[in-house]
Amino acid sequence: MSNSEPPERRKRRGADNPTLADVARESGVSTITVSRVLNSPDSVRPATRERVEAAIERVGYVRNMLAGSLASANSRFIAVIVPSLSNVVFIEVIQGLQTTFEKHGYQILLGNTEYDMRREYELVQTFLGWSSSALVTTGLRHDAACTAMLKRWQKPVMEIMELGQGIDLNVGLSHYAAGRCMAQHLIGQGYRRIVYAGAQMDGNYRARLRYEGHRDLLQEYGLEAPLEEWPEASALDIGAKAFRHVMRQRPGTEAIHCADDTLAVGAILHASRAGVRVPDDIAIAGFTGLPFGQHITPRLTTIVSPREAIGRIAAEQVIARIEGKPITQVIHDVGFELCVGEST
Amino acid sequence: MSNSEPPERRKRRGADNPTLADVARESGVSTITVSRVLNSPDSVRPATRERVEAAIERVGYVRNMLAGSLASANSRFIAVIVPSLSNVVFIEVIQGLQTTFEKHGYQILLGNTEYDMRREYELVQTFLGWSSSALVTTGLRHDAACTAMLKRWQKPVMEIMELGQGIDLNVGLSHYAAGRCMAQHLIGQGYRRIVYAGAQMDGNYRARLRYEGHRDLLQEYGLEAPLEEWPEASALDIGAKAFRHVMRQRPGTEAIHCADDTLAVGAILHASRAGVRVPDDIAIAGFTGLPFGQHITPRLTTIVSPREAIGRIAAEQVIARIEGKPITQVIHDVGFELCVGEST
DNA sequence: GCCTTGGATGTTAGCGCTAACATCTGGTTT
DNA sequence: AAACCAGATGTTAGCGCTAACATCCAAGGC
Repeated sequence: MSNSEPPERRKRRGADNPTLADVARESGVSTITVSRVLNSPDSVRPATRERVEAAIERVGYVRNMLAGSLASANSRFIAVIVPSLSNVVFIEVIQGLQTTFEKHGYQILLGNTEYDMRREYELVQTFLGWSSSALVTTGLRHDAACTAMLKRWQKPVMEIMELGQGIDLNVGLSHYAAGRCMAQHLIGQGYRRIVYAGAQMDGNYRARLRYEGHRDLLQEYGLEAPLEEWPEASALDIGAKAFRHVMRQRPGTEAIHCADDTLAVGAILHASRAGVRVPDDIAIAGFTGLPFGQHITPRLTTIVSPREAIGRIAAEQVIARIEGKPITQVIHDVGFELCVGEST
Repeated sequence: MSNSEPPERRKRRGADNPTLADVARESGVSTITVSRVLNSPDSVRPATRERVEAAIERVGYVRNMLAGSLASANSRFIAVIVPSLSNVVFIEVIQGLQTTFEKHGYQILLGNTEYDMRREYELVQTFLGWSSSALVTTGLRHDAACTAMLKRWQKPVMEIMELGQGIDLNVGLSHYAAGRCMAQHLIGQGYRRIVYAGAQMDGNYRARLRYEGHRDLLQEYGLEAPLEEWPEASALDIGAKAFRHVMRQRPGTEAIHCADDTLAVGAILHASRAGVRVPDDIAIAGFTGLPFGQHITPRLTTIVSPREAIGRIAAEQVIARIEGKPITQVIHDVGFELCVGEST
């Protein structure tokens, strides 16, 4: 025993899982070849590939995405920031995004701002820290520092829902035009005393844009455009509450233009319970075109926005940009459609 | 110029962002001290901490989460796997999870299986590859290889929605008991010819468990328990379709026990359109207790499951386990509540 | 005065992978 | 036959951070 032991090496291996090196040893190739089998199989001879794949199976290799992403400074993460998860609209947009991104092997990192721009900025910082491949966020308005940070960022930034020139890419619709369109419809139907009802409108400025479209059109007809707003998040309850409030505080109102379908459906359901006839006693309109608006009686008049399409198109654009394909247009107007039901 | 240039070093820095080393240089400390300011601020002297924080601000440092996670073999990611995003139930569970995890600085990685166990296994592999700190998945049934992999995994695994002994932790409710409970209620109301209607029931075996509870109870009363199922995902349309189908194909049916509230509401809304009185002509019951069931006329009789609570409790348990706190119970029964409306 | 102690900070060596460059192989070209 | 070439595979040096161990220093004990 004259030979001294080599000094004890400190160990740190995480879960002691098999690594690329284990697979390489097992299949008699170098680690980079295994890496290639995983990332660009076509660049490896089929015979080698099969050998490596067998070894992967044999040793039960699970690739460490963190290490790969760190080494390549690219994570196949897509940061997605929405203002709310209680609102079905964003769920549907997320579905459109998720389906498309997943097909291309990207994983969504979901963040919820609760309509708070400081929170959005924090999320952006975190998500950039994950070396996300791109970032999708809602709306064109952000904290100034946040906008600056994203402009400096070298990767695709997609702003959705609202329409206009933003940081980079954009897919959305004009909420101002949508509000105007519904106001035009209501006036066309002969209504003159129209109340706009919204929830959580300080944060949700897209609802406010719709209101502005509504208000401007009414003004062109020399009409007033009273606004009733509630601080809570939109919900059927709030719609019912808004309905009761308008009936009591603003007798003679002929129509309620609700900021979204949830409020509108809440109002209609409550009206039918209260024995108020829609639209004979009062008309009610919504925005967004959720399925259940078309299942209630009377069917809701609303403006249909293509929510899944927004997600899908946004994801396609982002992927095209990531893959270096030429982007023909930076701003995509997905439009909207007036859907006249029986409630107006 | 006699000294030869040092050989050109190859560069690879990702986005050339400031790193910990830059902050360290700027503030005159070592990198590990900066790391400590970020990860365990209390272990650094306040004066040093402030100096480092100022430097972070000055150089515009954004931490690289990938590098940190790789080095510590721990990512602060929580993998969350749900079978569907079209179903509001899972959205609400996700909200409960998200709120709680976010509070503790964890980021959710969301995966959607579309009720496909192979897909679930793929997602599990990917998510383990991200060195997730824990994994939350839906139900107690998985692909055998998937279960085996999770059992070998050293980190917390939480199975939610369904109740029972699983891989590790569990928060849920007994769907069998819920189905039985509603069947008991319907029988108590005097209904005897009861049809169970479900959507997508091959994949959604929790709906099937509810059916089994329903069927077993009916059998105890010597009654048949016909099942009508649709392959599509649950939606108001499908509820309407189920209603029409039962009215036409099974005249004399006294009650429809729907697998979920969406179907039930779809059925009720369609009934009222078709001039069929609920519950006088036919009773309709649901499951889960979504808000809109309580806004329609007649109000829906349903079983309320505490969806956000499932998410919240699951997250709390997982965090406790991660932080090494003792877990007093591995299985949590959140229970359910029969909510009798006017539809039965 | 010298030793002990514990909190603050520093040094070193990876974590597991991939970019960039290097080499090798077996044809094909002239 | 030498030169050339392209496709397959290998070597090396990090990516940016943190675990583990090492060191330093001021306060306290005897």
